[in-house]
Amino acid sequence: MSQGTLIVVAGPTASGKTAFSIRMAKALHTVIVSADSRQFYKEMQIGTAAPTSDELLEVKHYNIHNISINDTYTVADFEKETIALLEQLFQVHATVILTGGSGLFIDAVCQGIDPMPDITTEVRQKVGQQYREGGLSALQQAVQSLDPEYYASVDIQNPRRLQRALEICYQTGMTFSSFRKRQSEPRNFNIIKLALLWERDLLYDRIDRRVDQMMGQGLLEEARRLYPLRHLNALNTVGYKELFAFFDGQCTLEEAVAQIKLNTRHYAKRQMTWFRKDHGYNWFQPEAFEEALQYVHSKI
RNA sequence: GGUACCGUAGCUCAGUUGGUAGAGCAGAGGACUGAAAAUCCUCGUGUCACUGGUUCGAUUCCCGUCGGUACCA
Repeated sequence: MSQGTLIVVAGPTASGKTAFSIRMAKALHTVIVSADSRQFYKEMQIGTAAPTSDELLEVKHYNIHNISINDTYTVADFEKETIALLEQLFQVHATVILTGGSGLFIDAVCQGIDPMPDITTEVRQKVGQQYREGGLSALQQAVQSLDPEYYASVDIQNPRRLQRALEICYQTGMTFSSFRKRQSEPRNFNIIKLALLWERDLLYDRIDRRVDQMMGQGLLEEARRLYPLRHLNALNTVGYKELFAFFDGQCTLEEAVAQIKLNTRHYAKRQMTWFRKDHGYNWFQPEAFEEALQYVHSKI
């Protein structure tokens, strides 16, 4: 079994992960695996700031534009496929780069995710209906009686968390807690974690500029093409949902663009919260590439 | 020039029948194992435009000043 090294390049949106990773991949003569929860959708290109076709030619990328927004694709699928992929890549590369802004997806690759049964559409719909009819309190009561252990620790204001727990309860007749082992899956590769560090104001400026760039590249047209599919989960995404609101007449185009910038900043903030709490990350200024490379070499 | 209304948190505004004030947004911090670019939680002291008056006490009432808006000339 190969004992390769996975180099994680994380950071908030618009922090320059793509360029940084390409440089790193070239220096190490290897490839890039994306850990981004939107860039794998082939229908969404401009709004997800996926690598450009030129960039894709520079370095071989995986997990980019390989899924359709019509597919249901979860973190668990992502973890399974990416681990299998890494297995292959480490046959030929001593190091592989994992780049992305989705903390949950990165963690799934690095630590694994507890195996859980699939949820049928019937169960999913049942839970959805329960929420629609009974509201948050109905979910809270159900979780409290079906899985008191989870109820005691979960954020009971968060309908998503409660719904997920109920889905598992209904699907299996067992508690959600009983599946949540939260044990790290041993991986047969080493992991080095890097994150890109920006001063908040500068990052926000970059976000604003990048949104303008996206509009210049035809984000409006891309969104208009996808508008008929707007109810798909994959399209509940910054850069698209705001333009859908404009198409619906809920705001002006100018307001929609401003909202994209704002929501992107909020997203970046949440990403930083996620990465900050993981003390395994080593933070580097984007211009400190050589320093980062040196650090990587010292760890391999 | 006259009249009316407005001037309160970074922004939009609410409010105090006189006892020094609070929402939304922004911003900050946080949570988060199959919808995660999703979803959710926490955090609000500011010369209540300025000056003087009435009052035990004024951001609140009154006079004036300045700024804004509207209408009339």
